[in-house]
Amino acid sequence: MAKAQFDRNQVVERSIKLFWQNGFNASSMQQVVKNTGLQPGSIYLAFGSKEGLFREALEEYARKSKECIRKRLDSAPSIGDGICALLDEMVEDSLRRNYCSCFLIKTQLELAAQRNEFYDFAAAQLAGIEELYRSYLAREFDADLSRKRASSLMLHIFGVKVYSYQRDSTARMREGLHEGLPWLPWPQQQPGNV
Amino acid sequence: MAKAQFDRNQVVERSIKLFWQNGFNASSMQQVVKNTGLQPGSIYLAFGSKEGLFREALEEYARKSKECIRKRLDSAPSIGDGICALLDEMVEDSLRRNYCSCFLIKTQLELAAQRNEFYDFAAAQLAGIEELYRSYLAREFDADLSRKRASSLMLHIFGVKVYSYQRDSTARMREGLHEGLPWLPWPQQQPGNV
DNA sequence: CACAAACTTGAACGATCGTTCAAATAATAT
DNA sequence: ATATTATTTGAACGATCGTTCAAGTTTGTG
Repeated sequence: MAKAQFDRNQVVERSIKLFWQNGFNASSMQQVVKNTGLQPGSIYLAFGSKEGLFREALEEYARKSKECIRKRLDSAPSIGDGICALLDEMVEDSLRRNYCSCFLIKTQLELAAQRNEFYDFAAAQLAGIEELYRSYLAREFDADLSRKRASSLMLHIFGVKVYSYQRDSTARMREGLHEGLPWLPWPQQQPGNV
Repeated sequence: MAKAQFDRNQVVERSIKLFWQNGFNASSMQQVVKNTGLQPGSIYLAFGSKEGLFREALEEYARKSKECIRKRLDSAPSIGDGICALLDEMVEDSLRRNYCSCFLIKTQLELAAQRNEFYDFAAAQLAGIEELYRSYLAREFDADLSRKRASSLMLHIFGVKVYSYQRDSTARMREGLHEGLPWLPWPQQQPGNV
C-alpha cells in the first residue's frame, strides 16, 4: 500500500492563506488545485469536500492563534506587557501589503447569515480567546475587573482588525488604543503630546 | 413612451437587505430576481450588472448611515449624549434575530483581497463617518482630543459590529464600552457594581 | 386609432462552480 | 517478481453563475 505522497500540513497552510485572503465563497476549488499543486481527486480523497478542507484550515488557524497568544503572555514580564506587545504586533501587521484581518472574524461575518457550523466554530473560538485573556488578567486583577477588561480588550482587538483596512491608520489606532486602554503599561507616552 | 413600472427605491432597499445579509459573492442575481420580483432583463436594463446594483445599494446604505448619525447628534442635548444613544442603539441592534453587522464593514472585509472599487468606497465612507464624529466632538473638545476620541470611538464601534455576533454579548459589550469610553456621559452606572 | 418608444418577459447562453470516477501509477506485502 | 492495495490523474458531469436578447406588452404621442 502507498502512503500519502503530499504534505498534508503544507496543503492546509496554503488553504489557510487562500481562504483567509478571499473568504470561503470567493475561493474556488480550482484555486486550491492551483495553489496546492494537487489534483481535484487527491483533495477530495483527503478532505472530502470544500467544506472539509475549509474546516481543517480554520481549525488549524484557530489553534495557532491561541498558541501564539499563550506564548506571548507566558514569556512577557507581566500580562500587561504581553498584551501591549500583542496589540503592537496587530497594529504593525496592518502595514503588510496583503493585510487580511483575522480569519475567524472574516469567517464569522461572511457566513453568519447561513448560521452554519463555521460560524458557530468561529464564534466559539473567539469566545475562547476572550476567555484566554480573561484568565491571564485574573492573575493580576480581581475577577470582576478581569472580566470587564477582557471585554474591553476584545472590543479593541476587533476594532483594530477592522480599522486596519483604513488608510494610514496605524498612528490613529495607537492613539485610540492608548485612549481606550489606559490601564495597560504602554512602553512610553508618545513624546511631545498633551 | 412607457415609464419605469417598478419602484427603483424599493428594489434598491431589497437589494441592500440581500447584499448586506449575504455579502456580494453569496448573493446571486437569481435571489435578486426572487426578492425584487423583477425579471433579469429589467434589472440589467436599470442597473447594468450585478456590480451596478451592488454599487447603488452600498451607496444608499452609506448615505442613510451618515444621515442617521447626523440626525441623532443634532437632536441630542449634547454630543456625548448623542453618541451614547447611538452606541446603545448598536448594542440593542445586536439582539435582532437577523443581526447583520455593518454593510460597509462586511463589504470591506469580503472584498479587500480584490482591492476593487467597493473596497475603496467602503473605506472612504467609514473614514467619512470617523470624520463626522470628529467634527461633532470638536464642538466640545479641542482639536487634538477630538481626533483621539474619534479614533477611540471608531475602534469601539468596529468592535461592537464584530462582538455583536458573540452569544449573549450585550452586557459584556456595555461593560467594555463603559471601560473604554469613560469620558462619555453614560446615563447611569449599572446598579450594585464596583 | 395607429404608431413608436419604453419597458418587461423568460428562455437560453457560455463560463465556472464543486464534485466524481474509471483508468493509470506508485508503493507495499507475499 | 507478482499481486494487491493506496494514491494520483484529469477529463467530464450536472448545477448554477451572471448575462443577453428577440419577442411580447404596455404606455405616451399625434
